[in-house]
Amino acid sequence: MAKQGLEVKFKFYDELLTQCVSQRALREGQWVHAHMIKTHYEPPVYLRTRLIVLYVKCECLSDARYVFDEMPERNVVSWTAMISGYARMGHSSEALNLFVQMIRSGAEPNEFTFATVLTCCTGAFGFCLGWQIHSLLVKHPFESHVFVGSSLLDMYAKAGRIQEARDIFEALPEKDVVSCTAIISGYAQQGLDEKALELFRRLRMEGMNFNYVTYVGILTALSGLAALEHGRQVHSHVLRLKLPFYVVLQNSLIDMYSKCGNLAYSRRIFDNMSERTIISWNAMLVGYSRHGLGKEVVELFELLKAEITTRPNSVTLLAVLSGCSHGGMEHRGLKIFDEMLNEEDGVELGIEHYACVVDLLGRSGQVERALQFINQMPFKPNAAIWGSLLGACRFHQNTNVGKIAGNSLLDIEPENAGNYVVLANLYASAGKWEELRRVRELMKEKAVVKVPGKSWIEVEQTLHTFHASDNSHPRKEEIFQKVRELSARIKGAGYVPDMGCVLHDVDEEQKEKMLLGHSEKLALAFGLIAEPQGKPIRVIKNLRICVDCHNFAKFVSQVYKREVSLRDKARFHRIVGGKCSCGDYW
DNA sequence: CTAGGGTTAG
Repeated sequence: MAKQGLEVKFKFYDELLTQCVSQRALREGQWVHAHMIKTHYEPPVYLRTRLIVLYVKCECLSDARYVFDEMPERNVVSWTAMISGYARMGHSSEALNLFVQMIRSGAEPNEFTFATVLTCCTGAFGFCLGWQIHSLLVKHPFESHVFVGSSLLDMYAKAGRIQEARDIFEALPEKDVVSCTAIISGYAQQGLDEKALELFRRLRMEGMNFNYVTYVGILTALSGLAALEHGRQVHSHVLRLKLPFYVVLQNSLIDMYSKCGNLAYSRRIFDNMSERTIISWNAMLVGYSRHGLGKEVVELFELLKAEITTRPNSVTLLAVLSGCSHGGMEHRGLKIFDEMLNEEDGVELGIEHYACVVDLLGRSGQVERALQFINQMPFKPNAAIWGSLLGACRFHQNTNVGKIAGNSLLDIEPENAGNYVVLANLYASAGKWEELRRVRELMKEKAVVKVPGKSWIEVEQTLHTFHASDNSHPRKEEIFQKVRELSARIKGAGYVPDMGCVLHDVDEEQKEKMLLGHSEKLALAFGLIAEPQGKPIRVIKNLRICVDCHNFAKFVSQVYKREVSLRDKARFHRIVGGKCSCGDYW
């Protein structure tokens, strides 16, 4: 009789808690919980599990953990709910810890557990564990489960093992939006933008229905490619879908237009947003910064500071400082840094922010002060810091400090060929031939060309890619012919090839030939052939633009009266009438 | 009862 009464009571609690869970009613749930404690009966496992689920969904992790720890025995659901609680709050190591405990306790994880725990396996350590979890998985029939499979392939993709991710994807017996999005975004996040685009098109042809997360992924790929025409097409497609308002998607669109060179579109989207996150602001600020629009950066930053609901974060400050630097507003940037340094609850300053200050000081010609600043800052200088100082020394022709910066840089990154080029440029322009010879030898000895330079241009929604001295393009003869024609004509206007940009030991004639083969020039020449009169030429390069190619483009813009927009790894160079928006400092 | 994919910076 008493036992039956208890069961009825528990059934009643169960119904109450189920309602609380579905309505995320934390207060009511807590009340039920308190009532249960007061009755002094031992609640069964399923009731305790419900409580954990409720607390996890309401993000009360400590309450959930309390109930979990008090359980006399645990079922898979309580383990999984608890792990998922840590996972969704971003506490990956706690989630992984709990999973290990679960295995040790002899509990059998199910497909829910695996799908959850694999999302925590990022980073080097996480991947180590994830790899072991994968081998554990093979014993269960879960590997080809869509949820587990997409979580698993995402883990491999984020670890940079994209081929393994692809294999898991292909092996899935059923593919859905999420697994497709995971692999497409995986390619995009690894910078394999063309692969992402190719797969996206194939899956779409096969009839897959994508959602807004997939579009975010594909926009990332299009941003990387700076494929403006493609991007506009995806945008109009997204509009036709009449999706509800998703901030993340809008943020992606802002970034895509800015990386494709169309800031006006970015701003229009930004202005029309009904709600913005800090990422929306950052994307817009970075856009202005990338285009060298210092004034716009500072104006927008002032608007942001007037907002009460959105606080700047470390990325914001990075965008603002580098915006001041790219926009030639050194004093303003230094002032903002000092303000942040003194602000009580300001953003936390990292070494990247200090690198921006080195850049600001260097640009304004205060190379010695920059060196002093480096020696006093609370971080051990890294390659970015020395690289920035070296760049400043090259621009301001300071060989003394340049030597210090260059040698420190070569100590840290002896394999990076680009570093030798900048140092050699400095020595060459200062006439230090002995030092120049030494740098060349060092480079031959130690440098490894990790990322080959390439440039591309989008013409009528097709991307044309060029490597140095590339002769794979079907219209290569025409292109080489055009480059020679350009060179001859701009020489008449004063262009002198910058042989300092060639570090190979070859004769002068050979050097000039190598310079003319640079991928930027090939893409530029092709643009002039293939694009209609008057249309700006938009060239994209995967690395920093070379000094000679920059100069070459300036002369072409002047002699041919053509706007040239060049996006390199760091920023845009908008070149009109022989002048570049970067002010020749980059 | 418990589950997977997403945006800025470097």
